[in-house]
Amino acid sequence: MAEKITPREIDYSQWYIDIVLNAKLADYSPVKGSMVIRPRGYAIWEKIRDEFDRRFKETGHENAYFPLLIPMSFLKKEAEHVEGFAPELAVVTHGGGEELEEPYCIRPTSETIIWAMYRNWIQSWRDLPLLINQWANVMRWEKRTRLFLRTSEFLWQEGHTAHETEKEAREETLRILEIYRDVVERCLAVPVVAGMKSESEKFAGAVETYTIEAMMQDKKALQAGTSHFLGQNFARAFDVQFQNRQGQLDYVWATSWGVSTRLIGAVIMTHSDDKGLVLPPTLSPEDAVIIPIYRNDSKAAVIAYAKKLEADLKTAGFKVVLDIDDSSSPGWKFTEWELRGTPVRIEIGPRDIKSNQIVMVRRDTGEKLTALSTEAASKLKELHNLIQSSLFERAQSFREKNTEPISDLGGLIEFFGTETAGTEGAPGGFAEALWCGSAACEASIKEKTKATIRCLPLGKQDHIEGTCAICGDPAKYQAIFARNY
RNA sequence: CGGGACGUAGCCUAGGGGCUAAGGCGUCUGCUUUGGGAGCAGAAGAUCGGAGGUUCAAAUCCUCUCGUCCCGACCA
Repeated sequence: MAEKITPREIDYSQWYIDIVLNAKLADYSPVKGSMVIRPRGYAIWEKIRDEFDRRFKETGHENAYFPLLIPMSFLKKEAEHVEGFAPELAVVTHGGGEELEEPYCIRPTSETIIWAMYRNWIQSWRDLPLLINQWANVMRWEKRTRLFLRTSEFLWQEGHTAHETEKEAREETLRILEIYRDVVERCLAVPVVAGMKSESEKFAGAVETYTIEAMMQDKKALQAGTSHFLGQNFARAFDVQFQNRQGQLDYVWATSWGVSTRLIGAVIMTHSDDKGLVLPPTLSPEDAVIIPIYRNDSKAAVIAYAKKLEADLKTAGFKVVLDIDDSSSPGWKFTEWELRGTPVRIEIGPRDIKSNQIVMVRRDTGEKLTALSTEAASKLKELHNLIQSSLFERAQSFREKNTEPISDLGGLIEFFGTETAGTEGAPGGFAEALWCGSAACEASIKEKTKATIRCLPLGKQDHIEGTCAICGDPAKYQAIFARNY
């Protein structure tokens, strides 16, 4: 039997692709650089989406929808913004069989069209804050694509808020970052480092960009979400002024923030193993799969017992699948559901009926346990909690094991080595080092090690003492360096 | 966008000018099986990624093109 999944040690990239394709999360499409998100992948996205949506609404945000097409002239109003996105734009030049007077671009992000509308909607401080989110697709013409991690078209949410004061806008930026951190860690079980981006890594048009960064199993960093403090840049570009409480005209303060289907890639690369996908119970389309094991003489009894269990668990609120397909063997089913990432497998055979029990198997550890069938629901709940926390803890301890404080250039070069792929034995990880703040040092270390500053972690920027690990000048920041996706 | 590798049935691979393109896996039908990818019998499934060219003859040689992966550059 041919192995479906390339082991991580042999080829990490191929392993990732094998999982996405074989677990039927997504497929390549006839359109270059674009993928099809298949039902199983989309179900995971829906769970992620619903959790964020709930949290946004709890904090006063409303959903809306803005057009896919953006007049090119809008994009040009914010100089840095257009400069940042120009190379990745898809442009529509024809419509209705005729060349358009002004071309449209397909939104790479919606700041410009949203602020063109905000101009009409905001007159007074009483109109603020304006807290709008949209769930949408965006397009950035990518030269090198990877399923979920980077495709030309992707799904995301983008929040766009307008505020009276700088302080409020800054608070909003960090409030959202905290929601991102909390949902990604608790729901996706992916530990992240929250921090600020350096000048060269920040969003085009932002004053400051904040990020949550996760470490994948190959020790590379993945940006899992960003929240931007836009200052008054877009308000000035689109002339969005309001009358403040003192009766004076002022430009409004802005934020924008987003997470995308890339998060699915983060989940896959954080938890999965060489047998296939591993999903945290919160994201799995099904809570458990029941696999009956029988001979002809025991078939009827086993099926009846399994159906009873299925009904009990459904009544208890679980989504369970009874895999009753007669044409494949139990062993086949075990492997297949492991590949798909279902968190718990329940095996039921003639022996279990006799003792009125069930066998439960954890996807993450492979650990088997037996339980009385009457306690199936409570045991399943317990296992889910255990798997959820154990996935997070395992990922967190992996990150900690591969994070090192480093004080000088030689140390950084040694830490990152020359290898770029692999998992266990390969060098790399997160290097915690002091940085003077200069772009020249960033460029220099990138050239030498391919590592970049992923973020300046929040809460670690006070009382910086020491020298920049790269140039030796007095340091201003504590930074995390890593290779990244 | 540069360098490399690869496109032959749903998947993996053989064939590198010459008869009807070969095999394994999967799929379908039937029987038999079922506690970690089961067995037997039968069947279906390929304009060899696409276009053009060379040739009596092209999956095979040449040119172009599309796509995927890897390594760079660029970027979420």
